[in-house]
Amino acid sequence: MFQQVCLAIESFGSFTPEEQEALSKEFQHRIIDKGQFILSSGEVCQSIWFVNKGALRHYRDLDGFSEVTINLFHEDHWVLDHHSFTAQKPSKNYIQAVEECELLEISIHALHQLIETSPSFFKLGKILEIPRNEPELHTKKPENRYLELMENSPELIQRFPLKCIASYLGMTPETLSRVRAKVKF
Amino acid sequence: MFQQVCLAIESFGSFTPEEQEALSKEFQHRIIDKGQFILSSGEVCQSIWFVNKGALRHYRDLDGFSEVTINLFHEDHWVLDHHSFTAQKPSKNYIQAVEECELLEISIHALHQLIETSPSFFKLGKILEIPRNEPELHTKKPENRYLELMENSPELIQRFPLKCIASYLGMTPETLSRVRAKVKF
DNA sequence: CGGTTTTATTGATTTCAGTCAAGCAATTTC
DNA sequence: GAAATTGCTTGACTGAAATCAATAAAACCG
Repeated sequence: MFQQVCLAIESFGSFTPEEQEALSKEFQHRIIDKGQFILSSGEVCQSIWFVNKGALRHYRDLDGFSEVTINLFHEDHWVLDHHSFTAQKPSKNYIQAVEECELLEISIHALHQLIETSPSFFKLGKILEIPRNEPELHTKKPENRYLELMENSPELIQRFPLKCIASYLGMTPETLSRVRAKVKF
Repeated sequence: MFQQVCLAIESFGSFTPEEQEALSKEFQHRIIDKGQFILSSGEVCQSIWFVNKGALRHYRDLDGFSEVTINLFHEDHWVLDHHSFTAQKPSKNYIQAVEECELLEISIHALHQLIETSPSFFKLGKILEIPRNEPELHTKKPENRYLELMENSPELIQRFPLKCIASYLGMTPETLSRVRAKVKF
């Protein structure tokens, strides 16, 4: 059940079989329905999740009307609200499943305990350093932002509904629809 | 000479006089001419600087024509290219003095050595966690972004030339000029 | 200083993404 | 399986900021 997460963790350094065993025990297996939230605004992000299966979006609700997608996650990604998690302060964001998801959850509490038992687990801190390649909204043209995403993360375009991609790229769904039409000549 | 930086460092936790002494020795005092770069695209950010005096801008050159200002620094700020520094990978950005500057520089090498001598210096890692309050470019209206900056960091508006502020706020100098005229009725 | 360059303001025009609106296709719900 | 909801596309219109351009003011430099 935890092979995938073990593989993912390997990328942060090597762990002994005993350590892998100890680590595995701390992960909770969770099934999240489509539309369900694993983090809501006002809550403190007290866990990190590994996506075994499914897709999620990380977004901020600006004023009840417009939303800004901060990040899009799917298989083999580590999910968290970075700011809320590191500061242990309430988040202003939401993390919502856009499909049914199968996640492996580990709490900050469990992480701290692991690190106490063995400094080897310090390596896990690297999860926090995974670069999140936000589309540079400065790069003015919506069309270029879309092409950049096509280039860097084509799988997102297949995976997420148009409106998610649009707000991730900082444009309206209509504009993205037109950009698409234009791009595929 | 290092009183200022010592005061600044105190905010990350307390240090013994001996530690302060050891720390002070690792800082290099540097005078930077107006227009000079302390980091250029392609270089790895191997130091952190403390601004004793002066002002700098942190920006990315997009295509040789347009620039995006990432951050504006002045007295008592800690300056670095966060991504390049933590990853020790080449930066895509520039850090340039917009006035003559008096900086205190400490290398990543020196920081690592200090931490080896005493874990107390771990606290300095908090420098990396200083929140950089970028104007949310999502907040659509240029005028609102300017007012927000007026609210949060009015000193920047006094300190930096209009074109820096404009690219920091994601608008052209002309637009900022008009916004200003409008705002001060 | 005086000449040159840079920076800021203002005006006229254009462009491009947002908004509003309609229609169709796909999916969900009962 | 019909009805309703949701998602995507397309069109017409609008408005706000970019662009182009000219001028004025300030800073720079030998």
